[in-house]
Amino acid sequence: MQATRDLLRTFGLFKTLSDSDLELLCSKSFVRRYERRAVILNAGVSENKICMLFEGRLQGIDFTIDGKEVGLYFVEPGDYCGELCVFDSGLQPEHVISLNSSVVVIFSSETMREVAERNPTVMLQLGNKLARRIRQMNAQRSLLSLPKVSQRVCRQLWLLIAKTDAEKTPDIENLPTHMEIAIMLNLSRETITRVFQQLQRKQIVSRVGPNKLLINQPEILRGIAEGTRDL
Amino acid sequence: MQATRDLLRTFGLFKTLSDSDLELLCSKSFVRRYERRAVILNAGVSENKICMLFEGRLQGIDFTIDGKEVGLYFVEPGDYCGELCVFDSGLQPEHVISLNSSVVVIFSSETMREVAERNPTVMLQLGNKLARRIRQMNAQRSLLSLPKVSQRVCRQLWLLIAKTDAEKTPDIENLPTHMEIAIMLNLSRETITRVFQQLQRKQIVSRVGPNKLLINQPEILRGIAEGTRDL
DNA sequence: CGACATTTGTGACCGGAGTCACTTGCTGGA
DNA sequence: TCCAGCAAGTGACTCCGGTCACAAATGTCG
Repeated sequence: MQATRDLLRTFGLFKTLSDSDLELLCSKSFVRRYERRAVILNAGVSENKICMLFEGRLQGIDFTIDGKEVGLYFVEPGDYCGELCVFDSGLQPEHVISLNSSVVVIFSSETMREVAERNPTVMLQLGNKLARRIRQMNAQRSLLSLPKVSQRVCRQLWLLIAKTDAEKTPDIENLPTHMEIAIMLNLSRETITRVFQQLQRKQIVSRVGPNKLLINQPEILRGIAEGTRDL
Repeated sequence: MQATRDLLRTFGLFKTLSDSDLELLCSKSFVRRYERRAVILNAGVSENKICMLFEGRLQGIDFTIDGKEVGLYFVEPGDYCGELCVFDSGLQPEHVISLNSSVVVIFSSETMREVAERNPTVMLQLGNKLARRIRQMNAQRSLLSLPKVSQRVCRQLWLLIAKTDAEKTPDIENLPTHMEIAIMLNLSRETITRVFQQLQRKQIVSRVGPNKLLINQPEILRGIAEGTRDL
């Protein structure tokens, strides 16, 4: 199934495109629904795909030499992955999987390159995406060096909070599982559970439904994340 | 002091440039010698500089919120840093310092952008550099998840070995200090020293002079790095 | 609605790496 | 050549997070 123009316009990357370019993208697109735990992109192969996420949440995953899962990043709706291969036509460096049922719009790297060559703003945005990704990886790297486990967990939660209306109680929709968070932070699943227990016991956060975390006291969560207060 | 054409031609990024572009780059370049521990680029400011390393070794460094040093990458001769700002004109994300006396050729981002706009191969190579950097950060991230300290250290050493003639005994020139390696791996300086002691005691590696490490048994070092053998 | 799978939660135990306080060795500058 | 500063080396101790083996809770599918 192909994407519609309205669907494509929800992506920031395509906002400035002409109708003819959008039409081309529609005609060469694939819309796919992936079940939870499905593999969107495989590491180590020439995937040559760019995947725009419409709905759900994805996770970029690598493996150590001894087969241990390493979480690299999450992909939020509106964002995309697979952009490295547009530039260097290289192998896909990491696996990308769906953390829950997700709707993804897929293009080949050739298609994206063709549109980018005609639209410098798209090329620039793709380059900026690589730059953003490096900045995000720097931030994640710094997070990994925090000595206190509770601080690391709270900071990761802080980074997962949706950017919404300032008056609304912040929350995290599509909360990843404890295991999915653990591999981001080089911690064990049990350690994440213990921090969550403390946060919930103190009513700093609370679970609402299966995948939603309400941040009752965002200023306290942020304080712990920044190391200015203890859990 | 400005760079000469011969100096600039030693950089792979400039190999394909016309004489006139090289001449322009020469005229807008600065060659600087930095003493050990000097700051080449400051984080958090709009540096708008690209720095090509001719001699020495640099390290990209970030800080956690609580002021702890985090090592991100090393820069080898022939390589460069500061390339993010060419794309997104953003703030420089990390500090770059010289680990020992280093000679650096500096250009403004504008100059580099101007030359890149005229030379698609330069623009492509800069984009590829971002892609390479992401791949390198993935590898470093994976390294951080290795459970065994000795494996992490050996793998870092393995990555630092110069790519040379296969017959020659491999070595590491410009070996970073124990502290400089420790901040790359989230380990304490004492822990690095202990692994080095074991490696030297078993004659797997040996120090030659102040900054050189000879890899006497590369197949054993690699085995430890890959987790197929113990230290 | 029940069975099964997955996720969360819990407690006990242990070991390895950090920390601290030093000592020793090396390098560079006066 | 000497001395100060920096880097490497060492030993003892502590504690925190991983591991393991479970139980409980939740979610999904037939």
